[in-house]
Amino acid sequence: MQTLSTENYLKAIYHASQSASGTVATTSIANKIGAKPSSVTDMFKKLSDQKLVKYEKYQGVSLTNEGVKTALRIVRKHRLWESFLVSHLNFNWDEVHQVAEQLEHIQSEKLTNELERFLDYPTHDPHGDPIPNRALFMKSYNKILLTELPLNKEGVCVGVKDNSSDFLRYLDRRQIGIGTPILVLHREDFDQSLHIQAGNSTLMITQKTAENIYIKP
Amino acid sequence: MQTLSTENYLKAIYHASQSASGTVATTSIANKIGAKPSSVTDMFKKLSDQKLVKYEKYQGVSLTNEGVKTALRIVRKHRLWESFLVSHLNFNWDEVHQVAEQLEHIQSEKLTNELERFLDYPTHDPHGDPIPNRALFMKSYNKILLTELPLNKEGVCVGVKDNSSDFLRYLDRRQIGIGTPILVLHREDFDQSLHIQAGNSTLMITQKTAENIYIKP
DNA sequence: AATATTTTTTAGACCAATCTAAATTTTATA
DNA sequence: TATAAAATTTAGATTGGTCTAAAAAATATT
Repeated sequence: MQTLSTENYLKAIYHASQSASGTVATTSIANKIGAKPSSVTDMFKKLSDQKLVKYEKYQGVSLTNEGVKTALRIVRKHRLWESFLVSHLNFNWDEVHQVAEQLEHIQSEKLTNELERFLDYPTHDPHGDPIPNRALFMKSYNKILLTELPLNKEGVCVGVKDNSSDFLRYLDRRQIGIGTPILVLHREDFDQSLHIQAGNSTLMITQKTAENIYIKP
Repeated sequence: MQTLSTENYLKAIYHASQSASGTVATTSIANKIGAKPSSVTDMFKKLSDQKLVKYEKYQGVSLTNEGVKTALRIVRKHRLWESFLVSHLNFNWDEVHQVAEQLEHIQSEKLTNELERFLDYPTHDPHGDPIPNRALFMKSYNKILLTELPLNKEGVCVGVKDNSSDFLRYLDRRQIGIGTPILVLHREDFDQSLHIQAGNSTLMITQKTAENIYIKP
């Protein structure tokens, strides 16, 4: 049985090891969690005692199989709740995170599985991230960054890399969301900005924006 | 901002002061919470510092106005979640309590209010207890105990006093639930047991059962 | 009313999770 | 490769919530 705190650490380690490969550094977790590195070291030891991470002094951590499972159970709940909030409780995709951070810790298998059934077994959350099923298996789209989409080849927005409210609201204002068809009309060599067609409207976006949007070609 | 623990104490004090009038004793809270009296005393002091209870050494506590409000906000969430679990997630009325105990601590006004809207502003939870509205106002039925229902006067089951799984499952087996019409056919002088008609079936129940069922005459 | 019992509080300790400050190890750089 | 800088760990303290054991107050009983 995990505590709130250990669950948060496991999730943070899981996400960190998704982006960077190899072991996860103390400071990177400290930043994510908002704690001092010394506290993180303490927690690494605890998780290591529980065999949820592999930890060697000064060498960072990596999740064990059991640690991955525990993390995925939390991710599963987080993404199911996010889906529920958007589909039934009028939340916008930029508002769900903070509440889902709380709901993901509720312990009840029946609750999780019934929620999944109620939502009709969704495979992706409102940000396009895949939802682990009951067996903790998930498959993500074969997706690329918008920066990598060739000129004049149609793609569909299937997710975002940056989940911050600021970015999501920015996309809302430009009417870009999950499912929006996108076509790159022109790529500016000078600053890598793009002229794109998103849905029915034509607009310009910066490189920074483009490298935070996932596309299924 | 309350902690999980202070919220549980406030709720326990609220419920205790509903049944007994006057102040609430240290031991009664200790029993409800499952903590030692000395811990309860400590917590009474903390809550008193926060002006959520009125506390005088050896005299027990009572909630302040602010304390009542805080408790009602938790009760509101608890009962809304119980309603949701039963109406949409296939939970039985004897299964909801443990999960609602966790969900009641989620902090998000928007979540609570949207859940209420989604459920179409229910006034009572699956056990017949009234749900405080957004303004924390609730009205309970004008209800009596089944022991007080006169012979051959029809009433409707509108709630239960004992919310334990054991009791609720017992009622399920006898097909008694919220809304079941009830008629007392005979009251046994010897042991106060009752012959009743519940819905379509006739059955015998003990005094102890009868004094845990609320009836609207 | 005096004494016994029960309830409540105090004092001191513990645990999980955190912190700061200092020490140590690793990594980068001159 | 020696040294400086950065990252990490250790040691010791703090906080919230809990505990046990002992003391104090309230209540019940003779």
